[in-house]
Amino acid sequence: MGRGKIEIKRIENTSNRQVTYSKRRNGIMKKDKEISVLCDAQVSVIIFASSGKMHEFLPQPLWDAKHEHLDNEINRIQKENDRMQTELRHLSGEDISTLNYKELMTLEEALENGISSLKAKQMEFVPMMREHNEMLEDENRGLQFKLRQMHLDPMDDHNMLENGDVYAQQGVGDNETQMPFAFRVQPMQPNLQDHF
Amino acid sequence: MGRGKIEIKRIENTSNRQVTYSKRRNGIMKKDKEISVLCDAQVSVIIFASSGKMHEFLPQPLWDAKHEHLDNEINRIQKENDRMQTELRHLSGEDISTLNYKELMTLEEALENGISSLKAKQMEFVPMMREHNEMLEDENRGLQFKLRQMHLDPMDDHNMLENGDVYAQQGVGDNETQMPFAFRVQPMQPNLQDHF
DNA sequence: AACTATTGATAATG
DNA sequence: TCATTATCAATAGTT
Repeated sequence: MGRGKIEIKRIENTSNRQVTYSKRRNGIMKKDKEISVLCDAQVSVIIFASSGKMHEFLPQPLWDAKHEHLDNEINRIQKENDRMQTELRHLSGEDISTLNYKELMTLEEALENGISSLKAKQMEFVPMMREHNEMLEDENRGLQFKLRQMHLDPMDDHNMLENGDVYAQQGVGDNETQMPFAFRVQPMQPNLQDHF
Repeated sequence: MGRGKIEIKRIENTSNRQVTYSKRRNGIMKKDKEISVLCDAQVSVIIFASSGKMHEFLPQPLWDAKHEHLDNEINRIQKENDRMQTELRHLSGEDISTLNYKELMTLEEALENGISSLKAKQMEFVPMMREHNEMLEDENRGLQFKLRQMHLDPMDDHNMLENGDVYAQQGVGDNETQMPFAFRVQPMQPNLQDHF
């Protein structure tokens, strides 16, 4: 029944299959309603698409409490979902063209509150950062000390003679970078990044 | 689709109703089979005839699948729901104690983005505000002019003698206030508050 | 049930 | 995706 006859076998073209599914599903639903009216019958249909999506035609009398409850639940949650999605988009500055000035003011207030709460929270990290800084400074001092030792070490005389000038120059204001790999200290707080 | 069009309402003639029921039931069954083959779908039907007899029955596995589907749907939406609720609370500065520094940075970025988008949007209202301001200034000038007229009114001579100096001083450097009352502007956007 | 004139559904197309 | 339409399928009324 269409521009051409089709064989009843799986439609391989995905797009065609989906279109046909949608059309025929509507057709089935319509016929279900019709027979239920014409012949005073109760019809209940459930169709699962291959996508996993479900469609159904169920007359009221066949609805049991569970179905109704579940459907209501889904509707309720979905509405809340949509509302929050909108709110989130607004908070990230999307779709705010539809808002009037008053709503924009409310939005601004919310964002400012969020920012200030955030700043307050960030303040809690200041002591930790200071501690971290102090640790780094300690490490620097240790590294500088080892560097001095190296320059005084007879075993490294040759090396020192070759590169001594360079080290001397760079050392000014930047002496912590002149550390042989073997002497590098291990991080004192390996898990720092977890909190930081 | 037949020799004549029929209205979709209960067929009162019992014999006709039963015949039609039988024919259409077969038609529905055929279409159910076709869509399941063509579109790789699962279809389940229950039809109760008006006699109360159940001619088709819905396989239990599909009922279970339906329930499972609904449950999965609810879980999916609920999870999304919870995620957004958390995000919204974080954006409003609540419950951010559990966040680590990196997450706080991300949050801050989101809020800042929101703010800047918002500010850009608010800029669109600037022309309207300016217009509103100009309207108010015009109105003020009109009012001040009327006030002057009152002081020149013979009926108000006594009053004027008492307060004249004060008004004379205000006039200096404010000569734009000499607007006849008749020129006073009416509010140009009576519904301004709707957008404002 | 079978038949068939019609209406209805829909496959292909735009 | 949405509307149109040529074509095929379902079926209402008849035999």
